[in-house]
Amino acid sequence: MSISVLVVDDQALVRGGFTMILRTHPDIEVVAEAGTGLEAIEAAQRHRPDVILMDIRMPELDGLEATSRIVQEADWPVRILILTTFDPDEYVYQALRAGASGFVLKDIPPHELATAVRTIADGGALIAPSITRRLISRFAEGPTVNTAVAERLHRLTDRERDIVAAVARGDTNTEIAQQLYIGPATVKSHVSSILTKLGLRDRTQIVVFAYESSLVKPGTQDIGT
Amino acid sequence: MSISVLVVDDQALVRGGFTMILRTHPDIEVVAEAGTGLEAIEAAQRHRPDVILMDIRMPELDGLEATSRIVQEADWPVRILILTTFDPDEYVYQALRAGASGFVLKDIPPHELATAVRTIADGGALIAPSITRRLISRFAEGPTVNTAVAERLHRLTDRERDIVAAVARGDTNTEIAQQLYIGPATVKSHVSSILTKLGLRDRTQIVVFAYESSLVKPGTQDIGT
DNA sequence: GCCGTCCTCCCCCGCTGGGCGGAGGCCGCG
DNA sequence: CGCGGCCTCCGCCCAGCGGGGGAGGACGGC
Repeated sequence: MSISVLVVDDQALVRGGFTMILRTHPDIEVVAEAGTGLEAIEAAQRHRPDVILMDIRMPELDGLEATSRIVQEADWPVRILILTTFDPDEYVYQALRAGASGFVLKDIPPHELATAVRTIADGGALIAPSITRRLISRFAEGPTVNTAVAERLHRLTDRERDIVAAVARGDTNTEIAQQLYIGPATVKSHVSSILTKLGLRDRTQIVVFAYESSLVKPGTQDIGT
Repeated sequence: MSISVLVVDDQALVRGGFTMILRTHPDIEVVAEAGTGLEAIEAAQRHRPDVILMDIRMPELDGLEATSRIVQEADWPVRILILTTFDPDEYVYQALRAGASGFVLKDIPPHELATAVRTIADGGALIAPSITRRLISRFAEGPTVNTAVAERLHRLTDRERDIVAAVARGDTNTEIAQQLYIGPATVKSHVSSILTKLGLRDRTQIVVFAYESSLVKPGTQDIGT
């Protein structure tokens, strides 16, 4: 069972080049080509390819939007590999959010293109090394960007950080008191010292601070069950 | 100029195996081995390797902590490749935050180990495909998971969303009133209807809701200048 | 021993915040 | 035109929050 591929690129020459390269691999079959985002959507619906090679910069409808629509409407397991000349990192996140499975630069050696297609078809994910580095640094450094803010967290005691976390869940002082098995008055005094140390005004600013300093991360909360 | 490598694993047999595999590649030189995190730190300082293959599960000091310390104290361009049997995704984020440049599973074919070492040494980043997928889904799905929460945002009117955004900045009702050129009483009634519609209790929960529903994203706020 | 820090708890008090009810003006829909 | 939704505002009431200030006990460093 060969891998069916749809090649999407507005430049016919580039498109043909990719097709030629892939044709040298017997396990890969290019079933269609498209020159715009709209054509891509149409061709995807008709041929239901396993993998779509998608350029970003295209007239009518760009590759990101086309990717998004195809993924949303597809009723078969399609996987999309973004191919681009540049690597402005904003594209990467948009592409991944749109539902792409991979993101590689056009400067990869020809034989790696086939490897990439196979990896994607197997359900894997693939990102060009230079881009992976940025993904990593977003993970490694990204959440720590607010060093100026996060740094002030260290001025707090352990207990105070507990309080901050609880406040950042939207709990009242009495609720926090019950959770921590201490008196409400104690929670109040902790909150007071937190406000003083962090230079904040009220508990809502503590919540903002908790999120901005990455003490609390979105997606880890239940709110308004 | 060959690539100097430090191999760290608590199991001598595994460690030896890695070393044997790498020795078959003339451009790679294993300069030292270590069986614990502490030994790894010491060996790293002494041999200053280009690349460190680091196991996670180790006695005394695990690979994550060792990675963190080595990266922080290193005064040469060391790059660390985490090797592990399992892939509990928490490890990935911890490892990347600790400063690792790559993360691969031990089940990769031998020749890919050498490739991985070269990629890392060249300044690239490498993550096992199965793990890359998780990285991607964190990016792709992470911010969109809370559809159930974000959906309730649509029950609010435009003006109410303005109020939510302002509350999520930590502003008081009177401040919001001034910003929007309306009376404080109006802000109060908006806040009330927001609380009712969203099933929340007070403004701190509105802040939490704003972040969890991605109405407000971390890193876009100034807090406690 | 003394001192500092942290955690715990107390009282008093001013004020914001939020519930409740009501009201008027505007606009779009049937 | 009447109805309903939205935005605007008002008054009353009071629980909860936060400021100020104080105090005791545990712990560890000097």
